[in-house]
Amino acid sequence: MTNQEIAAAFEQVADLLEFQAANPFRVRAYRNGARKIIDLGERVSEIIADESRRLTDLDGIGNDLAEKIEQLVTTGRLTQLEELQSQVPATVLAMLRVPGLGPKKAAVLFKELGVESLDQLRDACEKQQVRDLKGFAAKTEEAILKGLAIAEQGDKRTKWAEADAIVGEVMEHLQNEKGIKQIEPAGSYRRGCETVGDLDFLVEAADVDVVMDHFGEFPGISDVIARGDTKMSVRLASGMQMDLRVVPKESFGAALQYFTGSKAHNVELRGRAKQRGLKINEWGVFQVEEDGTETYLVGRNEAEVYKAMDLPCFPPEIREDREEFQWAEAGKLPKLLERSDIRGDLHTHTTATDGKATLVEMVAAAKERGLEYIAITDHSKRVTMANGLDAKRLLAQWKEIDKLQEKQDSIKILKGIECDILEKGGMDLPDDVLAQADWVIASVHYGQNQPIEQITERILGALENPHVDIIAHPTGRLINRRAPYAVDMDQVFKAAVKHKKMLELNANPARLDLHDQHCAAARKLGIPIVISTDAHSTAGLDVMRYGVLQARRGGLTAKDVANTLPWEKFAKLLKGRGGQ
DNA sequence: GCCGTTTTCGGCCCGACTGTTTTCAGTCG
Repeated sequence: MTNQEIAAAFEQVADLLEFQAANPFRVRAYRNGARKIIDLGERVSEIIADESRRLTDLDGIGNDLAEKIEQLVTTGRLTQLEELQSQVPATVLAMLRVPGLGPKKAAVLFKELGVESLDQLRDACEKQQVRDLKGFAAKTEEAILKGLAIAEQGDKRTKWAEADAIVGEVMEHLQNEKGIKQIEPAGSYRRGCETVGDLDFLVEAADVDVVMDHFGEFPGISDVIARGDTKMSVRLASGMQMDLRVVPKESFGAALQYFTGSKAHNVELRGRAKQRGLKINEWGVFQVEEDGTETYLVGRNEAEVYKAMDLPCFPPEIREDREEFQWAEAGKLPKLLERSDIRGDLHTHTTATDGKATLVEMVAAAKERGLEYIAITDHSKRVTMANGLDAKRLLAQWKEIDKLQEKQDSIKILKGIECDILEKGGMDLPDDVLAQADWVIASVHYGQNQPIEQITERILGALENPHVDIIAHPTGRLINRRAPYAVDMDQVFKAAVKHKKMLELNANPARLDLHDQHCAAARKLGIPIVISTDAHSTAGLDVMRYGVLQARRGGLTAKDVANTLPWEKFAKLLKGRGGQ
């Protein structure tokens, strides 16, 4: 049983309890537990197996949850979940995806009308049975009918890079309104999450109505969901929701902090404030007197909000209530990686296989971007669709690289290969060829549906190969398109440590593989991460920024990322690891 | 369900907006 599976079970319990109108804090305890397990960085089964450790030592895991985790690990089942499922059909939870329908209203629909699915919900609305229920009326019924389409789309989250494009357009639009003094995008977009659910914009302006009118004129808006004194929500034709919040100057920082989140980070921060006799909300930080009177202290910018709590102004990417508060207390907040720290790109393709640009063009483009080194790593022959290289063509390419290198003095070109890990195990090119490479990437492209033992074994085999330097896109996932293949990452991490190998953070916005928590786990184990673009064109070299953002979310510093090293030091690192 | 230099019981972040109410519940972030 993996951590993900345990967390999923707890999330389901939380959903079902919520539906039954259980104590909201109890529901939160399950969601908290799920999150803590996901963030753990090691398998809970290892903690259980270790006599000297206890699950209850984990923050947010008490006796009850610990017992349930043990039941899941030992039996693969959770009695409590099975009981809940027998009381509430799983399909009713789909109703919670309808905007405006929460657990209370959904429960009424289930109990009073026997609605168990979205289809039955539509039916009940069309027959106008919903409007007669207590707490419902015609408007709610209409809103449900409208919201059904959104619910049927499922949980649609937009890749960060796509959200970034929309944010750019909205910012440009808003900047045309002269009454706006400050604008900041907030929410999960600002935290650099790999996918974004909706977009949040924070604005400082004197005249709220003017700003909201202008916001409403943004092309592509299909619906205004809500509009109040300070807050406006709209939906784009694509289905994506955008929220606008207008605040005065003295609240801008507090509102930015609040709107950036994450929710868990804010809950922790506000809980701490309360203990100190302070209150933090989107309007500012307030001193609360015994008689209940409140005095505004600060709120103009985020730094003074955090300073009021004796905390550093956390970079948005790590505001997840993972380790940031402990880091701050220990004075060990990491100085996160910056885009400008990156000196080399170690995964690129050319027209020799499926790239769009030639070797010469790729090297020129790398120089234009100020890179000190670039590895040319075309596919190996197994990747027939990409016209992968056999030994002969690869050696010919390396000769070409030698010739090109002679004409270069500002960039080092590494003779590399992205060598497939074959379905049956083993590398796609013979060792005597790999031995001649400057840089060998090992990748899984085929046999992604194999069972976890088999894929893990293949990757472990590659890590044992003395010529392999790194595993590319280690989980194979494509965001919103393909789940990661089944691989035991704990074993991969351990083998990487043992054989002194590196792991790739593939910066392609559709991959971002490793994900942030894997990066954090690798960091703790001291495994060097290499952020690579996997560029298949010259423009492909520009995706590095997405990889850097992901690395920051994992708490990585320049020291944790090998391609921040200048070329001489990187070369030494390679030699020190027994590579060529 | 978790947690504890105020507590082993009684707290648990906080506010905006809508639609249904006739003072507030539900939803959302």
